[in-house]
Amino acid sequence: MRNILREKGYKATPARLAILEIFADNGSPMDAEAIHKKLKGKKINAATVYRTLSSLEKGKIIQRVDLRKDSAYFELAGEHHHHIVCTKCNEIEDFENPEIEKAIGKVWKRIALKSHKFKTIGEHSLEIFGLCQACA
Amino acid sequence: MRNILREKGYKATPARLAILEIFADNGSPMDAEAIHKKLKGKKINAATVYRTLSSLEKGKIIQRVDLRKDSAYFELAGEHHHHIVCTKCNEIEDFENPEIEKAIGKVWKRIALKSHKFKTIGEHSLEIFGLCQACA
DNA sequence: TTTTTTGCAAAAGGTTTGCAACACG
DNA sequence: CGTGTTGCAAACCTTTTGCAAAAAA
Repeated sequence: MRNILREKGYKATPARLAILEIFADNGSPMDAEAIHKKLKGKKINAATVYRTLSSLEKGKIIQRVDLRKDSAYFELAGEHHHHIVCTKCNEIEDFENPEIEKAIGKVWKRIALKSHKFKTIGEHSLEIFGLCQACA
Repeated sequence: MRNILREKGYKATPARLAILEIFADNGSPMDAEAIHKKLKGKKINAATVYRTLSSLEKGKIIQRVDLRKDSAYFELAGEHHHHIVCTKCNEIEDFENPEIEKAIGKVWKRIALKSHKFKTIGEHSLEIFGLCQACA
C-alpha cells in the first residue's frame, strides 16, 4: 500500500492509506460521499477526500467510471472490466467478457483511422443498464 | 416535432420545440449550458432548460450519455451509436460498429443469467476516450 | 527543514425547487 | 377554463480553492 504511493511520488499519509484500503476492500465503484462515510471515525475532511481522489486519479492508481450518476465514481485502476448498473438504486456489478473485448480490439484501428476528428484513442468504457433484483 | 411531444402527452411549448430543434440540428451530445447558449435570443430560463431535459429524458425522447464530464450530457434517443470523447477538450464524435454490436448481442443473455444481483438488463453504452487532432 | 498535505471555511459550478404568473389544449 | 409549464430567486448538492497549521520525507 505504502509502496504504491511511494512509487508515484506521493507521501503516505493516513488519509491516503485509509482511502486506498477502502478501495481494496470494496469491489464496486464509489463516489466521494460513500468514501467519506466509510471513513467516519477517522475524522478526515471531505475536501481531503476530493483532493485525494483527484491525486490518485492523476497518478492512475484509481480511475473514474461512467455510471450516469450526478457524482463522480471511482474504482482501482488496472483491472479491465465493465459494469452493470441499476438505474434505480446504486447497485453496481462488475463483469468482463473476452468476446466483447476481442470484438472491440478487432475494430480498434479501423475506428481510429475512420475518424476525421481524432488522432489517438485509448481506453474504452462499457456499461450495461438494468434493474437489480430489489428494484425490478 | 409537435407530434413527438403530443404523443408522449407533453404540451408543445416554445421552449420544448426550440430545444428539440437544437437536438435535431446538432449531432453530438450537449449539456444544459450548451443548449442554453444556443437558445440565446429566445430568453428561456436556465431552470426551464433543466426541467425540459428532465422531462424529455423521462419520456425517452432524449437520453443521457456518459462522458466523464461534470455535467449531464444528452442526445436524441433511439439512434444507437457510441462516442469517441476527447479527454482534454469537449470534442465528441459518434461512431457505430456492427461487429461490436453483434458481439454484445451475442453474450447478452449469458451476462444476464450469470448475474446474481440483476434481474433485467437493458441498454448499454460504450465510450472510447482519446485525444482529438487539436489536443493530441 | 523543506515540501506536501490537511482542515476549515468560503466560494464556485451545476441542478433543483417553491410559488405566482402564464399559456397550451 | 383547468392543468401543465415558465420565470425568478433562493436553496441545494457536489466539488474546488485560499490560507495557515500540521505532518511526511
